[in-house]
Amino acid sequence: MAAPRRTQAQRRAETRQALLEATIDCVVEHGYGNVTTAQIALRAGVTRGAQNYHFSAKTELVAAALEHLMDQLIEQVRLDPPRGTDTTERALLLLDRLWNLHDTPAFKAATEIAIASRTDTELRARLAGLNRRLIGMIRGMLDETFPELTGNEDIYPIMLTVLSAVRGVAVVGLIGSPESIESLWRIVRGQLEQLIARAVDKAVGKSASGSPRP
Amino acid sequence: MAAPRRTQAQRRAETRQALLEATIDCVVEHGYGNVTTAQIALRAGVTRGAQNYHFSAKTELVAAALEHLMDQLIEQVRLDPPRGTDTTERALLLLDRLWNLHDTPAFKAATEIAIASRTDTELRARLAGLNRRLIGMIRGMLDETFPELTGNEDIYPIMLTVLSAVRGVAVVGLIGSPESIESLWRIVRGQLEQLIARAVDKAVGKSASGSPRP
DNA sequence: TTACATACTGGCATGCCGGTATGTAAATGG
DNA sequence: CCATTTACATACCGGCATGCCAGTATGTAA
Repeated sequence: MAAPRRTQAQRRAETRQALLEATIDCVVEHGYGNVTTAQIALRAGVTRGAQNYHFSAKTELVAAALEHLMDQLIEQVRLDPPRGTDTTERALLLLDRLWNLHDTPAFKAATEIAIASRTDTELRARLAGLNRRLIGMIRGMLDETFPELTGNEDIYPIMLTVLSAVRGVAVVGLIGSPESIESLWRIVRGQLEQLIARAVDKAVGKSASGSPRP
Repeated sequence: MAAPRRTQAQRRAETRQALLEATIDCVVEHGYGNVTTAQIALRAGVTRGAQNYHFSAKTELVAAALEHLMDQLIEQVRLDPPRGTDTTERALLLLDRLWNLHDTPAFKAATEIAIASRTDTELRARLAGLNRRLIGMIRGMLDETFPELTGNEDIYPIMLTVLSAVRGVAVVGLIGSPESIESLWRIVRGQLEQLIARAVDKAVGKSASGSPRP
């Protein structure tokens, strides 16, 4: 119970982080439209005064929270890239990882905020760069994961299509039951798997990987 | 300026419809989170009293509006099914129609409301049946449009995948610029086209339709 | 014409939300 | 040890969305 004698930088960092994470939690739980600054402060264990000291407006807080969240996700993904000798195998690993990323509370929060940004100019401005960063990150991960495909421009359309499909399923997942989403994803995944396998076969030449015809 | 001497049923129907359509418009324009009942009433040319008489709560109004909207869309789709002798041709026509449906203000509104329903139990309950109705409608349209494929269960996975991808693109379209979405759709569409063409070829036997090899 | 039901009006009142203003404690630096 | 800055607490204000209600008009039935 003794005062831990934190340094100023520590105090600052800790309360800010608590606020950012509480913001995400509240958005996930109550939805962006229903969330209030008071709820966030309460959940963060911080008074509204402190909250306002660090983030003078709600928009600022929410935007910062989303950026913080995305930083976490990117870091988390960077730390262990998909491994495997077979190109198709790595691609499917990546597919599952992509889905897992979308099947997360974080995605719920991100979607809510993104939707809200449609009619909130401030939010929109701050989020504009995020999407660019995101696809840049994915591209980077692709190039890194598939060095043998460098320079092959055919894989980006595939990537975008797969990403779109995953997002589509994930969006339904926001409001559907977990079971129905699970089954939907299994179906869609089957199709995407074929799509990817075909593309990989075509890209690397039909010998090195893929399904050998009996 | 003389009172048109409307019957009660007419009065009722007209104000209700005005309210429902105004609701959609307002949601599209301001976003679900920012829309107020006063705005809606104003836009509908109806007083808040009348509004409250017909729809005692905001939730009820919004849910009814979305149902009304979907009825319109379904009707609109039913009225002219895609025509063409070639199976693939009809499928691609259907694909484009599906996209056009998602590239519409109505879809913006529907998405906003659906997202909102995630954390609003009342809304959620009322919208639960809508998704079932929607995919049921699409299935019906498929069976109707492709009588030659009746009984072929392979096409539903394709349908769900295509639908997911379209939704994914459409969701990005909510916050992206029209140009970027247009280009994204062109890319994804190319992939889906291949997916569909392959599936159709496989389903009907490679002779009747599809790409004749020179 | 009378009696009733349905549709609509306008305004009030409560609650709550976001932002601000002012006061207090904790850390830093001399 | 004191002064200053940084970090946080408490109390408050203006505003506004929502739902409700008492009254009015318009259509309908007896």
